[in-house]
Amino acid sequence: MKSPNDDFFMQVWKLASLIPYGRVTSYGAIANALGKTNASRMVGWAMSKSSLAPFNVPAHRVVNRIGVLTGRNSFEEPFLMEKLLKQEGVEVKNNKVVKFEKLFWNPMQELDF
DNA sequence: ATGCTGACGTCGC
DNA sequence: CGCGACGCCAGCA
Repeated sequence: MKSPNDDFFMQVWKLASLIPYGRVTSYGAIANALGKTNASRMVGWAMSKSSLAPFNVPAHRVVNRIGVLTGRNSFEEPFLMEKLLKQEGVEVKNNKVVKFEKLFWNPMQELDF
């Protein structure tokens, strides 16, 4: 039987919630951290359900590998994602995170890889 | 029960 | 170099 705490979503949510302030990560990175290198789609999909998470999930800090706010369309307000990022000091240009490389946060780091 | 879709990523042509 | 197709897992029609 599948425990809610053992769900694939939960793992994504937990990892996503570990993203520090003013920092961003990619779906692929999370998927990789979970052992599903090519399952990046599942990560984003889990993000869509992040609202169902028992805790706050900064889904706005999760972007694709290029740093583009692909999921902004799924937000209640498309501009909310960009807004929140800018609010955290993250430069967003044309729906893309500026210097995404520098702001990129590696989940593996928290996993003590 | 089967098939399509989905907040992506990588490889191939 | 640019575009296309496949793979991943799970939910939903």
